[in-house]
Amino acid sequence: MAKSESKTYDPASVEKQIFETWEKGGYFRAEPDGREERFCVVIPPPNVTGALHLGHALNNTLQDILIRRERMRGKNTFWLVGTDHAGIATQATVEKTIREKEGKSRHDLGRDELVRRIWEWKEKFGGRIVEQLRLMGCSCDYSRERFTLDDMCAKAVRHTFFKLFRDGLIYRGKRLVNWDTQLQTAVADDEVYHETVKGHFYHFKYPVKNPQPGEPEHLHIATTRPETMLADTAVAVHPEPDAALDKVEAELKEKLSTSADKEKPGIEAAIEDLGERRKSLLPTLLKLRDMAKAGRMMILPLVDREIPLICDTWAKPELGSGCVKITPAHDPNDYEVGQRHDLPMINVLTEDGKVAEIIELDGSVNPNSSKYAGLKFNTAGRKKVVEDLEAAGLVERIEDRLIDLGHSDRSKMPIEPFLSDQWFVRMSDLKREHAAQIEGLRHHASGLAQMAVDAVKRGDVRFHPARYEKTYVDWLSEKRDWCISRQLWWGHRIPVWSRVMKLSDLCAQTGRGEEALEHLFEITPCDAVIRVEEVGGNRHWHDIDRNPPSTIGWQELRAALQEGDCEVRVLICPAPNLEHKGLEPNEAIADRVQRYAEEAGFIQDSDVLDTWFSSALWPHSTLGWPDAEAPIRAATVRERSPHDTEQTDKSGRQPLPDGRGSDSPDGTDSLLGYYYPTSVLSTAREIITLWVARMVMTGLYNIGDVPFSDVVIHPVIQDGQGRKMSKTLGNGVDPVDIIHKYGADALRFTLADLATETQDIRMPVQKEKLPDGREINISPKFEKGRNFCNKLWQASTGFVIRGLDGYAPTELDPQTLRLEDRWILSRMTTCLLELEQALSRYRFSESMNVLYQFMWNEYCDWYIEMSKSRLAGPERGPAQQVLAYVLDQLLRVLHPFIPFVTEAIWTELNTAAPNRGCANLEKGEPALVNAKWPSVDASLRDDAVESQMAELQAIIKAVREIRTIVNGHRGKEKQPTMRTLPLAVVMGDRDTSKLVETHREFIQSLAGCDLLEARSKEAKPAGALGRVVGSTGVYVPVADLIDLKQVRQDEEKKLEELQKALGRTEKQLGNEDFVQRAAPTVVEQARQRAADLAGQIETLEQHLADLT
RNA sequence: GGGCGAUUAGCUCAGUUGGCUAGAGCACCUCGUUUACACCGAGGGGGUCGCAGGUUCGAGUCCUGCAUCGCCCACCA
Repeated sequence: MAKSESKTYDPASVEKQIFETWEKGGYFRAEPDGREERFCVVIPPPNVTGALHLGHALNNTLQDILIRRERMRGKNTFWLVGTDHAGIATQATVEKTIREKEGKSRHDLGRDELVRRIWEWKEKFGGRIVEQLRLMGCSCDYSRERFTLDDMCAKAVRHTFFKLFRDGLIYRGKRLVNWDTQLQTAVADDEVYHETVKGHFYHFKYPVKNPQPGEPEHLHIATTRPETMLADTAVAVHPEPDAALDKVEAELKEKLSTSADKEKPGIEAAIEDLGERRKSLLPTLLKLRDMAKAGRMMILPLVDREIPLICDTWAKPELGSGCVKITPAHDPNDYEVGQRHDLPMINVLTEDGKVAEIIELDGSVNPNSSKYAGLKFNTAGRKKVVEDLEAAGLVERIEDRLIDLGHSDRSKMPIEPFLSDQWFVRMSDLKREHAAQIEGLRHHASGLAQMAVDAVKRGDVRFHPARYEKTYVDWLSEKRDWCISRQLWWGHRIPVWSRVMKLSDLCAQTGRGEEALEHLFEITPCDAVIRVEEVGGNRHWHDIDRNPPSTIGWQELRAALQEGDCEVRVLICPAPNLEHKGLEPNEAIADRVQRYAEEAGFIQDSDVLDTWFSSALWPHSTLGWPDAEAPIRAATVRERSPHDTEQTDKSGRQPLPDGRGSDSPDGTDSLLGYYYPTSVLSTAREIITLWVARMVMTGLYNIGDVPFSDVVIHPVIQDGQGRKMSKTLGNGVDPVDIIHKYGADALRFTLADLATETQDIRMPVQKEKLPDGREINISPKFEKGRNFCNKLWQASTGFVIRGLDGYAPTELDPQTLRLEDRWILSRMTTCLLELEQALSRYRFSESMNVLYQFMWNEYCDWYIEMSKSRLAGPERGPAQQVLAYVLDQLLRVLHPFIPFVTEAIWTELNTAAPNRGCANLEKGEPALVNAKWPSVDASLRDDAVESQMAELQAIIKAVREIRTIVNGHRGKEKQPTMRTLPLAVVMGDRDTSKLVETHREFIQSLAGCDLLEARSKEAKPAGALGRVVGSTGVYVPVADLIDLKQVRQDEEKKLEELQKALGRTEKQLGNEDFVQRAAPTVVEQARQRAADLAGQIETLEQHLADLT
């Protein structure tokens, strides 16, 4: 084997071909087969517009490690892969391309055309990220790829929406949302980030209408958004300002007593300020309170609207002037106030972010409206309002102020709170009788959020690390309703049709009137859910709350009509895919309802659902719900129309109303029945709330069981400065670049190695220029992975496999093997045990450490080195066999982490040594991907062997250390350095002498000495450097090799350190409390340590004596 | 404002129920191309574990406070 043959491991030359072999072999294909043991992971679907980034690479590495290991452990494994349609991001990407290339907006194209273009784009580019998963070696079942907008997911979305709507858990409301004026859509709270910007704090005066003697002529209010004053409909003061001040003061004093010193001055100042307010402000506030109670009005400047002065606790007497303007349509808190006081809501903002024409309550256009309408809301509009107020002498002062302003994640524009029609999922607790009617609320949960909280608290879902449970529980416990509508075109369109009509007309439709409407109302509640809402009012009529359900609350509607006619909106949500027997064949009821609705002038809601709505269903929608049998049948639609209850299918069971197949009695041959609930969900902590919580919720609601038992939260990778990796900063590392430079295994190794339980990990980033001129970001971190793979490759192919000539394995009794054989088998066993421990707790980094240490520092550094001389001699057979066996086991356990290189080596090992083992020989499986995971044979562990080997290693290390000292000094003296020392003397007890005699050759070659003497109880050699390990001394006579005086300083320094250490230990042992209270083993360790140190000191003192 | 995390060698990080003469990889220094590997081998230097108290026989580890950095959530007339 000439040197020129050896070359480094070249990942590029093997990875592609190996991946093809795996796919051709169908190893990743999942199929329910009745095996009890199964393991399923659903991938967090990456954004279909996206490319793989390092976070994906990390997350998918971890998932693949789990999946590959379980596959090798003989479980039926399924890693479900797919992508997310990512509403806003995808639509924005395609819109941008079209705008740039064709100069057209989405409005120019129209809804259908834009959606078609996005699909086109998705087909063309959407596969990229899945291709990149293949490059990484991810063992997903690519034949079952899903997409959150595919037919399967759409079906699940329709079913879920219908159920929630039917159960009264989805409602449509006028609510304040975060409005993105650029994208003209509502964005979720989670999609809003806050940024501090420079702004102003404006103090205005509002005139009191007809002030009485002794009453103030003006009220003082302050705002950071002056333009919203156009929409004010009240001014509030606190109902009990004196009591409120008392309460605040009491709280401050309480805080003062417990707070830290540095906070005290601030609190004291606040208390003082309260006292000041009590004097200067309180009388006015009390007066205002009385005025409010008397129903006094204010005149809103500029628009001359009469608005009431009201009492509400939202007005804080300790803040500002104690009065607050109320703008229900443009501020979330004011909205609440408006609800409490039944205040009118006046909207002055257009969808595209301009001041709207101001429509007063009586429906008339405000005569002053034209001055402002059309101005940009928060810029020109604001300026004009302030100017006009100034002209009217109503501006008291304007302060500079930093304002923390919400911005849209997507457009980076400031968010405007905007009153609009939105759809919500009710997360809060329901009235008991309502909750009891809803079968989807399991375990007697009071509401959706509570149900998901309970599941985690019961331990049905466990977080790793456990601390993240708190994030989940805290967030869900707020039970904030979930806004699920988005003003986009790309996504699942809300399956509700509606029409506005007079209540009187609606009531008149029963039994006559428009034909289509008549048809519509013949539909039973099972076929569609019909809901009637008063336009502009708070009344609504919902069939779910009515009994019997089929009446759609007609009685109530008629009763309401008696009080006076009004405009109502009728909403229809057709039941999805109901194929009723007895109706026209081949026409799903959903389509029929839809047709009737459209004929009757009903229009489908134009919004689409929040992307997270379909993501929330991911673990069960992708497995086939609702078509497949769910493990818990009760979870399915429970209400049925009267005319199909008597029908039963062949199995004698009643058919399910959605006509799902019922071939398998227990449903376990469907993907859903077999794989749900899945096993582990691995994700980043930022979506614990957005995604994990909602999956648990919908899983329980739809299926009746949690979607997974364990949630693994991995750290976030930052750059070297602790910043997030991002496109704008240009500090992102592209995993594909890393694969090209270092190989997929190196990428995976390094990422797994970094995956500790911390919350962030940093990765220093470097620029590198490629030959083609492209500049990429790399990180030296990946060298560790590359080096490891290369080391494994070199050791395996370059040494072990090449050394297997004439391999002829026999059944070996481990007890009869040589020390080093038994040692490596013992160490291997320990390694396997530690690996199991680490992996069972999702400690990926620890797993890597265990494997790294064993492969490199034990197998390569010691076992392989010790086998070299044996391979040339009569000991060849057992050495080959143990080498091959340990490599076999090592490849198996390394495979989930670094699948390519291990598979490549495996093939070669199979050729050179088809049968492997120790006591039992087994044929190596053809493919490692599917090979058996090693089982631990605890009998191979041998403490006595390990301690003997440890002594041997210590002796060798001692000689090496001395050799380095000698060569160091010879180097300085320009004398030739020595590969081997002439003589080493080991002085120990009889066992040590025997050990040394037995392994003389090893010691000589590994330590590097020509002669080795084992002596006992004889005089220490003179003129020698020595090291003491345990009770054994190792001496090398060096007087002829170097001038001993040269080493004096080093040895003195060493002596000093040892003496210090001994001092500490002796002090500890001198402490009676320690000896009595500490664990006996700890005391024994200390004694041992003291003895060791004393021995070492004695030896060093002897050197120093030699020098004089 | 509430919650969570981090602070250990020049850099990036381990350090399980307190027992440590505090570890690893990279970088650094010395020596070495003996036939698996220079993406290597042997050896070495480098740390009062952010700061201050406390509990304990014993603290990197537990408690309290402080400082700095970061993340999440809420709110700000």
